[in-house]
Amino acid sequence: MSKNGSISASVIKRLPRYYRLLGELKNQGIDRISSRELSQRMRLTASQIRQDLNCFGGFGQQGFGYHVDELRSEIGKILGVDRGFRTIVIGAGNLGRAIATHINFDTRGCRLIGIFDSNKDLTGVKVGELRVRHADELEGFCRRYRPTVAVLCIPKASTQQIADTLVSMGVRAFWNFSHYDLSISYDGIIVENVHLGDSLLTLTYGVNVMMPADGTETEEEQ
Amino acid sequence: MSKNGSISASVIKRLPRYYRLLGELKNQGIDRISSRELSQRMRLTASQIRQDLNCFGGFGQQGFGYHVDELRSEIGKILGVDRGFRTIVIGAGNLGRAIATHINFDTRGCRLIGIFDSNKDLTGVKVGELRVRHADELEGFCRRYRPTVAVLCIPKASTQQIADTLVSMGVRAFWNFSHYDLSISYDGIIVENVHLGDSLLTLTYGVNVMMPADGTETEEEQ
DNA sequence: TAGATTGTTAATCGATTAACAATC
DNA sequence: TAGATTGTTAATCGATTAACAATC
Repeated sequence: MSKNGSISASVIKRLPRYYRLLGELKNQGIDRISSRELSQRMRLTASQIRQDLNCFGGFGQQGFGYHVDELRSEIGKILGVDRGFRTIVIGAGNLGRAIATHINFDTRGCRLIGIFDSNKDLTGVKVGELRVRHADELEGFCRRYRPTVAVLCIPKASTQQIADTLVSMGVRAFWNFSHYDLSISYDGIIVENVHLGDSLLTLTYGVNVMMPADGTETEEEQ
Repeated sequence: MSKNGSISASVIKRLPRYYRLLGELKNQGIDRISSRELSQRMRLTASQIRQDLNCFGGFGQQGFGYHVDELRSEIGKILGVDRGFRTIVIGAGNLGRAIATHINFDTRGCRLIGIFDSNKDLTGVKVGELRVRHADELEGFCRRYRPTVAVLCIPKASTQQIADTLVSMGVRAFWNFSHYDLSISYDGIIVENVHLGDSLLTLTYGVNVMMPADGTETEEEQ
């Protein structure tokens, strides 16, 4: 059923949004939806939705549309929401702790099993269900528990070196929050860069265009 | 010099990366670079880089390349890195506090002037240089200080309502971390959605494809 | 001047949209 | 059966890449 092989990145990036919306529809007790209704809620074209879904197989029914729950679970299967990949967080600073506690890993195919920091003051501090381990324990831990996914919340200077170590310990995927473009380095390894600083600058660009700074600085004085 | 008007989103999303790399080159004392060298460092084509830059004007010099510092500062101007837009954070939970302290707003065109939460236990708690204010103060604060940008670190249920209020108080741009697609609602208002959950699912998809869950569950047992 | 590299136009590639026959 | 809506092919649109004349 799956004409897989390689689906374009544009399609894949839309899957989580479909999955999210279908979850909401399910909660609202809606159990049937057409590509046209879906397209209106998502601000996409019905054509695009049908194209996207047909990359993976025919989930719909002519003359009827899609079963919300069935479609949701199919997309969930494609994404791997039930895989429970063993996941560790590297860096227990503000961001690392926030990600570890704020993100629901369990519903997104990952299971958090450890959080590490090189700062001894943080060792033993509780973060959600876990306690921070010292970075010295990292290699032993990996040998024992074989994490698949690592979340990098560390300064850019150490990112490459830590990533190299983790790859050699069997980590296959990085969710990278450091200001460093990891994608450049490996293939066969999955990298998802989250550049929050770049995201903010994109916003700033938009505001800058909308409110040009022409001489009269009434808007930006304190 | 600027053939502005409307630059495509694909180009704009690359600008922060150019800016970031040029900053690194500058720190390394490199003051001249060709589109070809740049393309190698960024894993883009030289053609694309020249196309991108020429959306905004001819920053280069034939036979020579680009002056690193000059190009960096031109891109900085385009992005608005010096605008210092007054910015508030809504929600002082794990994520709000981490964003407020972890992101360098000043170098990205924004100036953090307030952080708010509806939980009274958090009122007065120090977050970086600021103290958390109670949500009740929000309207008075906006009337007085007229923030331009709001960072939303609140649950999705309240996002739409808070955003509506803020728009009516003059906020023109949202950096939205809640699990809610704000883009749908206004025009003339800039929205940058950061869906961390979607980002993680994209990663999970990649791992799921690379390590299929075929019967023999050796990889995912505990 | 000769060599290098840009700015820019033209060609290619991929993604989105439109159209419609298949079918529930 | 008639109506609705999919799956899929074809047309369009936009973004990326290649090529090269302009020029420092």
